[in-house]
Amino acid sequence: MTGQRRVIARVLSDAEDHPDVEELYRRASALDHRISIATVYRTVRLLEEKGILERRDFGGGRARYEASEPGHQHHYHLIDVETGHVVEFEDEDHAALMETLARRLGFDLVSHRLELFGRRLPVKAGEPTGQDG
Amino acid sequence: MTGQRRVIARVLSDAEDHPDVEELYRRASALDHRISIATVYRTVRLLEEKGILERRDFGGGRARYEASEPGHQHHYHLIDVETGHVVEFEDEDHAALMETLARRLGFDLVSHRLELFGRRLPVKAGEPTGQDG
DNA sequence: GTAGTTGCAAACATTTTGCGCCACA
DNA sequence: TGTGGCGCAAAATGTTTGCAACTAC
Repeated sequence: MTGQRRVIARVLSDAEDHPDVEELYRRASALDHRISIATVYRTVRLLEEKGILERRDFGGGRARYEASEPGHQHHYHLIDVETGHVVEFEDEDHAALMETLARRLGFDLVSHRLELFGRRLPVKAGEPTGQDG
Repeated sequence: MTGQRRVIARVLSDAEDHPDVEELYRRASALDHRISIATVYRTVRLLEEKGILERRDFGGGRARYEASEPGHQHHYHLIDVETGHVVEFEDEDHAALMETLARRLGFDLVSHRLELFGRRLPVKAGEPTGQDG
């Protein structure tokens, strides 16, 4: 484990959002300017292969990353079509539903993805929002 | 409307699968070899903007296309992780469920996408499969 | 005749890779 | 001191675009 990887791993574990590679590169560079974008690409690939990191595709042509959750915990994403902000949400039953669905089609479910695209509704004062970028 | 567009539109409306641009180019070229890949790209973009065609992203880095369905008809996709084949399926209740979910999060649902990735289970003789490429 | 479309090749954006050098164990 | 990781720049991949020639109407 080299200095660069340590920095990138740090940036990733600190991230509470879903940065793309360029953003990771920006954040890592701020901590250690000797890091190259090739190393960021290599590191995220490595971490993805090890299951530490998950690659997401929310459209826009670039991959975005977030730390894997332990166990089989599942969460989904709602993307605000106006701002690009991402809201995470859970749905305990959904994964089981999808497994049933796949089986009915003659498949063993390996993974699935569900993304909602929406427009924010007016919020009553005091309600939580929980958005990120 | 030029000859090239006619050919590409023909290929698209004949397609029962989810071809990518290269595959569309291959099929169109077979009908008229004077067609360039740039024209295929330009035509699919045009048709997508007009709502005639829908762009899909099943992973693998290339966009895939299918004809839009009239109305608000919805269908989903299950991708065979071993072959890349795509199975379409419907779920009448799912869209309504997603709308409720979005609303609970404070959003008005604009669109959503659901994709399953699975591995084919052994099939009993005589069962239908309904796959495509 | 002219506005819109095409083919070509170059440009672009993102990601991967070859290579020689350097850092860490 | 050797193995693996690094930076750099070039390559690969998928897509878009500038431009001059051409085509449909």
